[in-house]
Amino acid sequence: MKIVYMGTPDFAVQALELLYKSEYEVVLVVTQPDKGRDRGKKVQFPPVKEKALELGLRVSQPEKIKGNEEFIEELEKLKPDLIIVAAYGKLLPKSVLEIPRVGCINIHGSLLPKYRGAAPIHWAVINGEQETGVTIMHMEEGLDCGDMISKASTLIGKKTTAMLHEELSILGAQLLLNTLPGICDGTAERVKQENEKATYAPMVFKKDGHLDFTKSPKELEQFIRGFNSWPGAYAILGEENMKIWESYDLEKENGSAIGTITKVSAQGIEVSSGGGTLQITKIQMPGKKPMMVSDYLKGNKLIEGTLLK
RNA sequence: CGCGGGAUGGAGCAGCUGGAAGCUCGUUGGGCUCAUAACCCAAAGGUCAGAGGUUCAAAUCCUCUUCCCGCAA
Repeated sequence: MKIVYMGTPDFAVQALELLYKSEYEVVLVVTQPDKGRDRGKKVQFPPVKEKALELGLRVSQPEKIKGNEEFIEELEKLKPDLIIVAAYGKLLPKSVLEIPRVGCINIHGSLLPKYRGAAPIHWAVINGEQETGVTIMHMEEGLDCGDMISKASTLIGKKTTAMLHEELSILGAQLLLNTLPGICDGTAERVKQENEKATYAPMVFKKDGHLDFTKSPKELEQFIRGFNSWPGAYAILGEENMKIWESYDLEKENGSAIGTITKVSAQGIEVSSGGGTLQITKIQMPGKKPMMVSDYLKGNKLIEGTLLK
């Protein structure tokens, strides 16, 4: 089996590595172009490129695919049996989807048809879902709408997006390897997605992390967990951005104005929010590392009554 | 060479207009107490990131290096 692997971030690294160790032959790794300078220094390679180079695999980084005749020809010449896509970052045109003999399959970080799109894990956490998972599916034109082949799920509980990212990348890689034999010999089942149940999980950006304290403590806690570790939730304290890494819903009434710091202790910072009290326990100030509030207070002061915006 | 913050005892910080290294917390020992994460007393613990330079004297000024982080991408 000749396989072309397409993926970009950390989420896609695990599957590449497992594939490499398996009996399948990875003939080409396609990933996004290198990013701009990292804090003014060196260029950053996408994680998948790093891994591919380490494994000695051929890497291709087309700027765009649609209409890129040169790249599509290159793919056709390889005559891959299968293309596997994991968080590549761009939609593939029909001309590419039709190249491999067996087809194109995708590892997606949600239990489809829920959370189609770029940030399925983030939104599952933010929305307070009980569980999430990975789905292996056939690719069709359109966003994450192809027939499903297999799924694996996990409980969310109090896990952060970062934790689920790692967990699901491993789960997805294992599921892929378990599912591949059936895909190759055509015995794998195909289940149509119930389109009317589909939801969309758009990309999240740094500016989306600004906390809105009119929301309930429960929603805020989920939001903060969903934005951990990237892009990070934050509130504005004075003139500075205070990034918030961990919080709890105290399930306690709070009569103060929304956003007011009502109590400061080694346990955390209590903030009045929609219908209750949120306790912030781990924060990060600009230029500093993330730290527990108890550590922050050893050398800094926080006055009760201050307003977070 | 995108902009900027930072590196000081275990932790978080102050000191940085140069002249004997400090605060809060923690740790250890002791005391008080029915008791305590509370209080009181005492002690240990730092080559001030590294390398050069200026100076009678550098954590503090100048140069270079390494590492951490925020913003922008």
